[in-house]
Amino acid sequence: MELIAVAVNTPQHSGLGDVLTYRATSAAAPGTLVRVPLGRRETTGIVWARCVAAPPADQLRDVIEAIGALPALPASWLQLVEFAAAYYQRSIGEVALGALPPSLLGLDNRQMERRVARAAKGSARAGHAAPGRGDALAAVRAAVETPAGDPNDPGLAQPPLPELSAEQQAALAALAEAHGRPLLVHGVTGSGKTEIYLRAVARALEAGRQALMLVPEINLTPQLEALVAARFPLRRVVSLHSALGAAERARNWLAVLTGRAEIVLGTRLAVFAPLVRPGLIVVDEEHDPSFKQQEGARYSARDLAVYRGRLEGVPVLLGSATPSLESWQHAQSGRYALISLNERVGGGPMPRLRIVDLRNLPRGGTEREVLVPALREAIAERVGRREQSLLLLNRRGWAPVLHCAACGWKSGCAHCSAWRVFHKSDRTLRCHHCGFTERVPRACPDCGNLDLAAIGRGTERLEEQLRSLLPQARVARIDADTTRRAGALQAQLAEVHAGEVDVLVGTQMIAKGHDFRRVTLVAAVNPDAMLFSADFRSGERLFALLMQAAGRAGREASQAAASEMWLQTGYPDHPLYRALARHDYPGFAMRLLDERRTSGLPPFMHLALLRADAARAADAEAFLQRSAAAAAALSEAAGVTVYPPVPAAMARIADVERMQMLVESASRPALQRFLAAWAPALIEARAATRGLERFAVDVDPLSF
DNA sequence: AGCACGCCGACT
DNA sequence: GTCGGCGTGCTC
Repeated sequence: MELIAVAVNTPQHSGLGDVLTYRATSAAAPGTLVRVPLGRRETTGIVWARCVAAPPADQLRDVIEAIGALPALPASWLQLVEFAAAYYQRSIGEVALGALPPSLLGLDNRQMERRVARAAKGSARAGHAAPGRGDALAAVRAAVETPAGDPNDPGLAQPPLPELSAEQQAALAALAEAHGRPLLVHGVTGSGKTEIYLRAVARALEAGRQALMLVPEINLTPQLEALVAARFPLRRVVSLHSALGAAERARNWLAVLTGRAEIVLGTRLAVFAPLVRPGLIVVDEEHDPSFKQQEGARYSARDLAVYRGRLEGVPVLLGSATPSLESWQHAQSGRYALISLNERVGGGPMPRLRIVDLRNLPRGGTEREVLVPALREAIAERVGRREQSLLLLNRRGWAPVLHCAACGWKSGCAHCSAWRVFHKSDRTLRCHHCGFTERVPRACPDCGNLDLAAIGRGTERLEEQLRSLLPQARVARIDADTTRRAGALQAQLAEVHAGEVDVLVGTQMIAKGHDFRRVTLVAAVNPDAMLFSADFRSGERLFALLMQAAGRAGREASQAAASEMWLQTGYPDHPLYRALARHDYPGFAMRLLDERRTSGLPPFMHLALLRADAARAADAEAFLQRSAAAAAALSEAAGVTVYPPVPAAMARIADVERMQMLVESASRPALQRFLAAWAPALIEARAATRGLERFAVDVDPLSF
């Protein structure tokens, strides 16, 4: 009889130790899946590579069976999971089992055998190509199969590669010489970051290794997949993200673990891809907040990617036009290598920034005109020239709130501390936080006044106003409402690419990554809304969004010179806009870093949030108070500050009151030691607090 | 978190 | 008389 440690999916606060001990007839290698009894049920666990304090022998139960049909997960994968669990204060089992495709978790060994065999056969049938790659791949394969030159030339297995600029060559040299340091590639849209990624991927593949590429959003994977498939027509590319069907996700994951997949593309969950021969990790748009998981184990896929790179001894490439201040600071301090790409490949300049001072304009009626006359003219000119314009407004719906001038009623949500948004298309008031939807009332529900005013403007209204301002233009809108159906976004983007749209209105969804070739004007209609947000990262975010939006214009070098980015603002001299006009990210970042240093914020201070949810705010607060009292008694609390409980930025969502408590330390290890020592007290505080629905520790929160 | 057991209201 | 509401407690 052997004793083995098994990670099972129990939450941290269950009071169970992370890894449980079972008896087995024979030892199983760490990383092997096993079926084990747990209470009255049977569950899947993972054999863990360490001894734990075992309970008395009479409490131990036997492993039901080892899932030998699945190759054991690599030792470095176990280490990554163990680090993530410890760092983000979750149980090992939750992180480990949560990183596996759900459809593989219920299987016994026999069923797993069939799944593994089917996945292997499936990939053999598909040959080198992954299914569903689309036309780009077909075109390249056709080109490869009917080469124009010498068919025996092995070079024809690859399409011709673009020439590298001097800056790109320098970046690749820097990557080769990074010696274990992550390489931050800072470059504006069109500066050729992607080409650097592809060259680095090629190197990893030539060395017989797998490459992992992370992107912030599912929306961006098809585009990248087509690009990668076109570049590497003979390599097997798979994607991993939550929008895949259960079967495809499991098949792709198995392809990674069995080593058949050579290039793995995915969203944040792909940072846990079970690579068996890792050779490179790329994090594109590394500043993007989507890399931080916002529920369950609240991990940062970008930070884990950096950790994983060091763990596996594999180069890590972080890319962005507007790096996170965390990464930028690491680059300044020399912890990361840095390469800046200052030229757009093909030589086109970045679009010229035109800042429109709204203060000098007369107000039109009760509200300002939606677009200043000069901007309207500029768009009209482009419509005439068959060029496209892109209007960014980061707010969907028709109006963010309705207001009764007679009694002061506003369209609040009954379940959240938020306004309900007026959507004209279906005449509803919708809460964007809990989904609570009602038909828009004809009259004020409180006083019966028939004249309800719409305050502010969303994309729906902007679209409508544009149609009347520019009757000759074909106007389209892309936001979460128009792209709800599967494939709707791709279909709408295709219309834009086909030139069937003159003016595109949209939320930040349209600012990200899409390669619009005919856009020569981008306008931010109301960027000031984000300028004075309470969130300490709002400046950084706004700069990134505007920079990204600017990058949509003039991607065709021939049009670049005529391309413009317009900003309508009441604060034309704001340093953020001034820096943007100079395309000066480094200057802007230096300024923000100074502010962060003096105000004691990341990356100079390390934060964690203890969040608590309850039906009544008092219960959530009581839990936090108990936790604070326990923290005060800990010797590990030296060098750590615990602030009093406060309501969350969104204090109530779906009838749940949300409170939180900030913990900070100038030392990351000190914060980590404190959190680890604090964890048992949180479980006790939870047991002592009736009415508490849940709590969570959020390490390195994006906002508070 | 599951998944039990355990005691009180409206129905096959 | 049971079906089932979710409160409390346990899982190597």
